[in-house]
Amino acid sequence: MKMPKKNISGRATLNDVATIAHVSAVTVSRVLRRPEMVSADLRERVLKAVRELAYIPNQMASALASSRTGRIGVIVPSFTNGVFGDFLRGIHDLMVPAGFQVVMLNSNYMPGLEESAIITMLGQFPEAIILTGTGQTKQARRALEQSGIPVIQTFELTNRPIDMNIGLSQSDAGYGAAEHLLKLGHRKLCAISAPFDARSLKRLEGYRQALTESGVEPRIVSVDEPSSIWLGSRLLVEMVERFPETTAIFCGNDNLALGAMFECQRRGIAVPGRMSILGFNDLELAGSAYPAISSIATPRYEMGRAAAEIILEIVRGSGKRPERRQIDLGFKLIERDSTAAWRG
Amino acid sequence: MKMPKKNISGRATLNDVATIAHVSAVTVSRVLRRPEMVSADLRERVLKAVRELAYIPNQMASALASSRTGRIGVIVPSFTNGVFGDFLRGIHDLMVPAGFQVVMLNSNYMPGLEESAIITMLGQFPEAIILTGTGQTKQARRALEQSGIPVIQTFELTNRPIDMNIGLSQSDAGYGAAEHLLKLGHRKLCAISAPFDARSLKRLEGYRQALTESGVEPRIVSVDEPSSIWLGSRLLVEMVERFPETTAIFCGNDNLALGAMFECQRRGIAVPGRMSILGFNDLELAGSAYPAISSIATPRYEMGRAAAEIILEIVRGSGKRPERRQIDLGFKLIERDSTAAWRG
DNA sequence: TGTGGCGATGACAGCGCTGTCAACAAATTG
DNA sequence: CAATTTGTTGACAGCGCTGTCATCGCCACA
Repeated sequence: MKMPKKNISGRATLNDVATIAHVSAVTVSRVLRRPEMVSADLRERVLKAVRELAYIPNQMASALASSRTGRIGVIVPSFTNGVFGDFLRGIHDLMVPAGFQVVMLNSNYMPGLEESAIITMLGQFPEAIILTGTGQTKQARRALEQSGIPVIQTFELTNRPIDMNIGLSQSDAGYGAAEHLLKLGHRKLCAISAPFDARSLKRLEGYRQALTESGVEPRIVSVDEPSSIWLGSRLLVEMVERFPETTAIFCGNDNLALGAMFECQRRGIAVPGRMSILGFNDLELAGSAYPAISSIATPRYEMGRAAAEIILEIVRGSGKRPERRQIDLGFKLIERDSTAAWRG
Repeated sequence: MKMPKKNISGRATLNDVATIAHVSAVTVSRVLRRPEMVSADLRERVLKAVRELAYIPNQMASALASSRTGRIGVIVPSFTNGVFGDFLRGIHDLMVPAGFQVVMLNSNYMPGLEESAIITMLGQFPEAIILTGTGQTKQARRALEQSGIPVIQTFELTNRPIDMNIGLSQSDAGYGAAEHLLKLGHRKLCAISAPFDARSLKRLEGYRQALTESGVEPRIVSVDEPSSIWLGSRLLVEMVERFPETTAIFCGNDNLALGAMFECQRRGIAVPGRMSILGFNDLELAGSAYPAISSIATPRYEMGRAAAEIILEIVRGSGKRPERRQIDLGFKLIERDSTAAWRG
């Protein structure tokens, strides 16, 4: 077996393959990217050489030369949170089969880190960027706008999108949550929340508005730290102390709801008999819990998918943005066993 | 304000900055990468131009020229599973401050997809690769070995690492789990498992061995599909039908354990009074549940961190691998309320 | 047999950046 | 004051690939 010359990094290059196959570099490139342009004869010879050298194309060189990277950037606030897992899956399900590479960065729920993540991302020349939320810094907005690539903000709706926007009205969802509990006859309500996540605040706004309209006092117990199951338990403890008469809780998310429910069980507070609990997001754990937790379902997978669809359309088409710059995917109240009518 | 010429993609290049600042391109490059080499005067002029143009360096061109990408590749089987969230955090915590970029790909628990993820990754010329598990395909192994970059397999131990290996003995952990339940006096044991994840099988092996050594029948109920809380409930139902005399369950992971526990509560089976439940991984939900679930804690964050440390050492040093190619980080049994002595 | 058309292949330049070395001025030394 | 060192800056080539155009043979048709 012939020993081809290797480049510095020790890996075979297009030229190495070309030498071995006795063709020009361009031909190798074509075999790999538009095989139909090359005769079957040469194609085979080239592919044999490719296998022989275990050649892997250098994406960076390719991107530099063609100014197409095949990359889509996604920035989420957390990898651990199941909410974003579904979202990412929606994106992957469309983009990966379409030959795109999804590059993810984590902002850790901090606008500052999000900004640097966006800059980093832009340096990789993605063909589009998908963002979580609408709270980007001025700097970040400017960089994004200048880049000219499609930008999709997701998870919430805004009047002033950077480019395109897919999501749901977080405050409407909060409003809907409160409404549900009011309809069940509850008058002593409390929300528990970890407004570390900006969207939590918007949900609280809706909640507050609904209660105020009904003449019910909108009580809230919250701590500004990352949400967790355990935090749900802690907040429930605090709530019981401060507002012992509460009969129904709206939780900022399902983790808090589960934690609150566990704490109720620990303290012998019957759910839903003595206390109704409503979650948010409708993660798997809400529906599987005992008692099953009512929740507001958010279209996470669908948001990811819709974003991917739009991007594919733009990238494949002439780069034209679609007519509708904003899509409201709504939410859905899922009634389960943890919320029940108040028989006071 | 002067209007600099822009390149095709519409973004400013190093040359545009150089033109505006009336210096050469090399100087701009130096200002950005080794500012101390440039006089304060020029440095300021250049930085002004950089800001003015909102210049973002093209990483691909930089990587191509310097053959250093500053990228670390990580391939995990799932983004949704909390297990890998902790792991990724461990990696990020070290690599990001060190100026590296962590690129993640998802294999969806499928060796075939993992292989293509590895190939894709290699095309991006990462400076090191971190893999989950040790079950890579032959092709993938070969490509990895040829690449010459540091490769770290994690989460389990293997006799034949591709390069380096950090993890714990999954079968020892399974053994330890069984041992714990035996010590508590249980003799009617059952494992429930979703061996979709290869490591689950190794845990079962250890479990089986421990029981066989003690002359206890190693019963197992399993379905080969992705694990979830709900699956835990389903498997518990199946177990109760097939092995109603069971008094203690070893669950392949904490999600299954939680689902099994919910199902017990649904059916009025007292935990731990009538049924002991032991989880695996010690995710947050295990400790926060009611009753709190005993579990085998795995050093996920530490594995990520250790992998990052080793890579940093190699990349910064001369590229030399450390003496010890394999690190066993062990596991720890966390006793909580869901497992109790059997008073039969 | 001559001419046009077509598909297949190659030569060449250049994407945006960095490594290397040369050039030069200022500072230091004997 | 000449010789040398030190510190800054620039010119140039090239990383590995692809877009573009030129070239070459071959066939069909007249």
